[in-house]
Amino acid sequence: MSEPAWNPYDRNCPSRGLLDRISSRWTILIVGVLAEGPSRFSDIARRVDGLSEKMLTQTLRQLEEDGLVSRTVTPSVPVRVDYELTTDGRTLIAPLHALEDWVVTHMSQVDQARHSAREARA
Amino acid sequence: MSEPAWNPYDRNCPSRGLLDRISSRWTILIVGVLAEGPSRFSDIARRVDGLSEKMLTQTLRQLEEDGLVSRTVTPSVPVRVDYELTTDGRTLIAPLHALEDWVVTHMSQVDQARHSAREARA
DNA sequence: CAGGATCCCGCCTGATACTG
DNA sequence: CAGTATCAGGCGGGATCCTG
Repeated sequence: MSEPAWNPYDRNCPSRGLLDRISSRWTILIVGVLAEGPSRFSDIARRVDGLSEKMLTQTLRQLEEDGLVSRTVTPSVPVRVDYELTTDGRTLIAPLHALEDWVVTHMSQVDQARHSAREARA
Repeated sequence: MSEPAWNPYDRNCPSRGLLDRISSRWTILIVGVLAEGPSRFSDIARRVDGLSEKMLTQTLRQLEEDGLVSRTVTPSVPVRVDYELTTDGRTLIAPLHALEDWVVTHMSQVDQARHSAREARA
């Protein structure tokens, strides 16, 4: 019994959908926050600029469903909910951080390339 | 003169947009194809299942504008166009392949987690 | 072969309002 | 505090048809 040959280049392979999920804008940034430790709902919302409550909830639910994030409710008043990367979820930190890192180290280069492209078109 | 502090967690930072671009479904898969060498338009379309001509064109234009892909036209009949990763573009191979790799190595785990989640809801 | 032009629909987004 | 519900709006993206 070998593993199925997961192949995101095939549009019907489930791995295509998983690739979409983990490479989504909000997943990358939320995992980036959780990489530094467990966080509360509103903490994440505060640190990821422009993230609506709706998308935060939705993204967290997906990550939870996929076993990448755990959700802990502390029954106090008001309720406290903590989110934390699972063991599996932590394996996402490196590849996703690499993406963030690439962006910040290449932004200036890309910016220049864009200006050059505009000049060439003029 | 230090570099601007690019920060994708800020919704107004240009790096947010760049992160969106390079982490898009089609960018990841197209760069995955180009990582193996220069390819023609229709070769890429053939290898990335479900990729429409429209999105292929659009994604290639973005990559070109950002200086990550070069476009070479050979004026024959019919025309031949080759796309190739630039030196900058090649720095994308590692991080994006890491994403692909994560997906294929964790798909089975995630699949199980999804089944467990469904059971828990039942 | 390598696209450009159009149409159109679904999802993300962004407010707002409400609850335990 | 941590959500859920709903609704209007925009645009990303797919399908289709056409062209140098």
